[in-house]
Amino acid sequence: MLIASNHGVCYFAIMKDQSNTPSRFKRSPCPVACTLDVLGDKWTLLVVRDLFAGKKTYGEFQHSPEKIPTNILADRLKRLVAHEIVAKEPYQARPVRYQYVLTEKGRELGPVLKAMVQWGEKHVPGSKALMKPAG
Amino acid sequence: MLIASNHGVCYFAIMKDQSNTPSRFKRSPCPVACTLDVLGDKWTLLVVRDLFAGKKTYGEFQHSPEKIPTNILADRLKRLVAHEIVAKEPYQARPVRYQYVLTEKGRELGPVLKAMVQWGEKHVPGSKALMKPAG
DNA sequence: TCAGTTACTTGCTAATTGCAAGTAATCATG
DNA sequence: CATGATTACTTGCAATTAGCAAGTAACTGA
Repeated sequence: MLIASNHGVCYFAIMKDQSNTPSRFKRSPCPVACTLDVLGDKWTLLVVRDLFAGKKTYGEFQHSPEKIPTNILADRLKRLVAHEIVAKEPYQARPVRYQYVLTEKGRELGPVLKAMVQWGEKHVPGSKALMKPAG
Repeated sequence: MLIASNHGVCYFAIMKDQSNTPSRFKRSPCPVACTLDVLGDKWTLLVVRDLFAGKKTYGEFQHSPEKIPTNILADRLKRLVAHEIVAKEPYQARPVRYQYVLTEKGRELGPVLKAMVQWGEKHVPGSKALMKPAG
């Protein structure tokens, strides 16, 4: 697996913005750094995992086994929506209830999650993907 | 990309330790959570990226474009060594100089990095993998 | 001898995390 | 109509972590 030769790794990186969009702050143009700027923390990808697993509501995320603190969950959902990885849409009126769904951009995080699942299962003792009841 | 059906996503997770090794603390047995416990932060995977790019010494990591603070670099190298993702070995005596190299476990993070490169290049404007001069 | 390099450590402040509790809107029951 | 439950959050605060600047130790080369 040669990251450098297949896709390049920023080596001589320059901080000037190469896009014409009003870009957010970036540490460097390296795609690994850029991706980590969005989801480089302990919780964000767990929310994305839950979305892949079919969870949709705030309460469902909250009750995942890792017990994410509610303020962090609210913050991460806000950030995921801001990054257009997740869309927030009402699924009923009175009372208004929202569900969170992955956008196409979000669904394309699948390979990242998949690679982490494979690495975790192979290298972290006691790590085991449990199937959903139906699976 | 169906994470749930291909590899499972912990859904009904139980916190008891399923391994017989003296396991480190885990938030859950989910492989995504376990992987994030090891490298779920802004800096760890950047060091791994540098190792994939051929960097070996403390100074080389330090001079990467993202300018990692030195105390965090020291901490992350220590953690990567503790997790046996990286090995620290002397490459010269007098003065003793150390180099850091990926173990097999570390090299198997390639697919995670590769997935992030692909996602970053596609979805983060201004994100661009720059080739090494020789590449 | 004296600046320079490598590989860190230390001190301190700022930002983020995580726990607990509180809030607001609405619904379901008696 | 009052009471309790549910959903989806927000707020306050202590503890942890990040990040900047500076310092240290062991050499090297001039």
